[in-house]
Amino acid sequence: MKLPGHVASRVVDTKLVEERRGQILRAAVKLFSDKGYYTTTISQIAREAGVSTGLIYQYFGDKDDVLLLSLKLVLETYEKEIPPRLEGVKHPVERLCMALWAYCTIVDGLREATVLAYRSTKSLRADRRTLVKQGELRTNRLLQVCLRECIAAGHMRRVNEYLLVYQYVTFCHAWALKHWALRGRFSLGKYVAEGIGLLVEPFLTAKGRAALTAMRSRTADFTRGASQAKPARRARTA
Amino acid sequence: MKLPGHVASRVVDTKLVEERRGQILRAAVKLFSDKGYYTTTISQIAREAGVSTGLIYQYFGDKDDVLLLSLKLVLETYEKEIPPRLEGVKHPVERLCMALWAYCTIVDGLREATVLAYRSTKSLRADRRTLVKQGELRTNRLLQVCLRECIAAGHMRRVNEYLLVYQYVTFCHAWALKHWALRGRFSLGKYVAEGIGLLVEPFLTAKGRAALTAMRSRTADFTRGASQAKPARRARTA
Amino acid sequence: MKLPGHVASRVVDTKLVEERRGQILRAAVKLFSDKGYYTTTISQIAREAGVSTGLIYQYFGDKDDVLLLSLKLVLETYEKEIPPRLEGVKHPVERLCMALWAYCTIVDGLREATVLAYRSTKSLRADRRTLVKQGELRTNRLLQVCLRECIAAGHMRRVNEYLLVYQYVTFCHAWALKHWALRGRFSLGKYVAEGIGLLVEPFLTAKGRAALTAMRSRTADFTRGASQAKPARRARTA
Amino acid sequence: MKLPGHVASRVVDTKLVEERRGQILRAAVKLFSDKGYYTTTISQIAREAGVSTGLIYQYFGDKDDVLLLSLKLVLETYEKEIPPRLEGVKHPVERLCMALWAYCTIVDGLREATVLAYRSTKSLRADRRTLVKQGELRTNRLLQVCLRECIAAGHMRRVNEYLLVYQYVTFCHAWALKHWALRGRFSLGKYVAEGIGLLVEPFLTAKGRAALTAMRSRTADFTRGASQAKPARRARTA
DNA sequence: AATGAATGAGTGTTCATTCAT
DNA sequence: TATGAATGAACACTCATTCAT
Repeated sequence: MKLPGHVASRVVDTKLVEERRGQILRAAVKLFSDKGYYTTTISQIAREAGVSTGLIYQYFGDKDDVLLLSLKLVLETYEKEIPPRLEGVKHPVERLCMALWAYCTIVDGLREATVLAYRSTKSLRADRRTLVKQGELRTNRLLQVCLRECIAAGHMRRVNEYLLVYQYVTFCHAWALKHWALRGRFSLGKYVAEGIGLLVEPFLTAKGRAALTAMRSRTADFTRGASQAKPARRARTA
Repeated sequence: MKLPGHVASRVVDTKLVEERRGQILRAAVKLFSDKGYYTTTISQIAREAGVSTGLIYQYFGDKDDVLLLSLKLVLETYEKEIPPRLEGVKHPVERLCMALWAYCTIVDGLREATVLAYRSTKSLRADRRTLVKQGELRTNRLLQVCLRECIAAGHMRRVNEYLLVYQYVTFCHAWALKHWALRGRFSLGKYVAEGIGLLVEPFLTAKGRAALTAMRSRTADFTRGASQAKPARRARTA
Repeated sequence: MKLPGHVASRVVDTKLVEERRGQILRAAVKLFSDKGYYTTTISQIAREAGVSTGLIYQYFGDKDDVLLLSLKLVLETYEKEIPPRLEGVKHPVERLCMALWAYCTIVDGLREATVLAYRSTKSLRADRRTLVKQGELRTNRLLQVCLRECIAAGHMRRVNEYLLVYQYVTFCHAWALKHWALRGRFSLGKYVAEGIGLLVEPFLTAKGRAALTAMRSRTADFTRGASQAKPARRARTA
Repeated sequence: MKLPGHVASRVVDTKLVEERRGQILRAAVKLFSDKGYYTTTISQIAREAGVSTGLIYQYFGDKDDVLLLSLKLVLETYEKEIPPRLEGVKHPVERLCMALWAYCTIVDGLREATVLAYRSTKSLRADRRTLVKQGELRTNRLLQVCLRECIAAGHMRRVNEYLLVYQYVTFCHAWALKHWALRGRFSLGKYVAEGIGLLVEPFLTAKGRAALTAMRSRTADFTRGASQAKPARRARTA
């Protein structure tokens, strides 16, 4: 039974498959991000990746496969890069804020690729869109856990968790999607700081608010909205 | 001087141009929404509109023109349908809530078309993207005015107006963009009611909160989140 | 029976047919000459002639008809404009030289149209090409008669009449066909004068030579090749 | 720097490019000659050449490129085939006559293609027409050299060299352009013989005339105009 | 008689995909 | 395994021609 997410390769050597696919997908993500799925040709991807067109068909069934794995690559980047950024952060409120900051940072590095996910998911064959959506849900869950812990620990009052998480998600994505409008008004740090002011702070209990204040007086720029420093562009997609 | 937004027609009769373009654009919006810009062919649009392929080129310079005017049509729907829905509503808080409700309602009727705007704006020639963005900004301003009046009248505390407006916008758009995830959890009314709880209520002053409470006890379902009724699908695009 | 050269008109009023066809053909000759038959569209001709596209089909069966009559118009110009230029010229040698001069003058005024005849005769339906060729032959005959009279009167020795006439014809046409190469070297007068030196003079008898000398000492610039004066461009095609 | 005459190929293997282009151009010359540039479709060329339409675009940028190289191919045939025919011919008068004969022979083999050059040069983009004209000039120069040697060696009196060369050229081309009129009257040999009588003999000095007489009594049919034999049709275009 | 909107067959061109080497 | 030449279906766009008004 062929699973919708499975992409067959004519090549058997697993190590090689891994490597070649990575090489091709990095090229694909770059080009798809710049010019979109339909205006990027297989031979452009081949040229960018430094391989022949034929080779791409040894590692992917068709162009749709390349898109699917490209989108997966992007989503996995989200999923994999947030947790390490939370390591060592203990306080639930701090963890939530850090998660937002991490997510936005990653989006900032993958701005074009994030836009790509919005543009091109629908270009996938229907059964595969689900896979991409599931990837998004997994990332959402990272935020949801942070939020839930805040509530559980009494730092935040009861809210519509699910919807607030979606506000967080769209807030982070908006940095890419509406970058043309936001760039002029906010640095990334300022954007996140103000976002926390609107989407976290109002729901904190006295206890939670104290934690936020402490955090602000202590550390990261993004919580105070003072930062003008831009984090390094272009987190690698793999 | 050829403006980037100008689309020339070979036909001069203004009345006819209006009519034919409408006919063709309705077909185009439908197909672009369903299948995307690149997978929709001119001859499909022609068939859907009940005209010949040649005729499309009497009213549009090329396929890009059809997309531009399709997107403009969608954006103008937003811009034109919100204000009438606010008529007669006096209280600033009520106006803000009504604006959100109206915007979401319209998005709901144009769900696919809203997704289209996200997917396909980048498919436009660069100079024309700006036009679409300007259209979006004009709609944003409708919300901004409502928000500002709440603050000015002391119903809401001072907030980062610009960013909060963007939260409102992404909240409304999310109903279309994330419909696959939200549909199972919320009716549209419930969605808006909960959204007001997260994005309006926390910023209200005591005075403002009183107004919201009054409104809730009095009128529209959406403020209480009780509604399961779905509004009629497919608001006409023109 | 439909003759190959017959072009039907939906309009009966003979006077009007004459006028409208003239109007349209003048536009057609101009555009065909400039841009060639295939790259000129019916609607361009209509615009140039100041009529609607539909009207053209009231006076011509199809585009091929327009070309046929355009070419006929050009050929008839040759045929009709040479004889008046010979009026009053008595001496056979003088008549021959004058015919060459006249022909070249006309070609000069219809340079583009002459090229058109070479380019586009083959674009006509096969049976109609003959008509154009016959038109050319009739013009040739004008030269042939002049040449024959020179010989008959003992001004020229016996030559291959038919071939020499063709040299005359290609000489005149070359002024249009090779204008890009000749223009830099010769004025039209000089061109004709030198041409007479190569294609007439060598075949003259002593008697004929005397006539030529007399003519040169007496009159037209073109016989001496001194003229730099260009005759007025663009003899009207009708 | 992109030269106007340069035609890019997507394929790199020089040998293959040579071969495929030849294959395609032979088909193109044939079809263009028969039916003209605009009425020949790329897919007809592909079919005639036994390849797919797509392949043509691997070796030519667009249809205009195919025409350019077709015309170049024809002109190069002139340029390359005349010199070998003069090899071993010593006497200037004999060389001149042989050059005319050779040129006419080649034209006879490429009759349709010669007409093509007249019809279609103007269909090229303006900057490329020049290339074709330069090719023609190079061929003219071959004749010019022969003529000049006759004069230099005292076999011919001083004449307007440039113009006489053009008479030679149009004489040769006329065999193709006016074949419909000449065919009935002349064999190719007779045509050339008579042409020599009109365009060479009159300008010869006594010395030159002697050489011509000697040549006539000795060798090739074309000098005496007796030949009815037609040379083999269709000299290969490459 | 005159208009010009409407038609749709036909063209040049692109590009995902295959396959011989 | 890797190449890149070859394929051909598909598409945007044009324009001669028709016809209702």
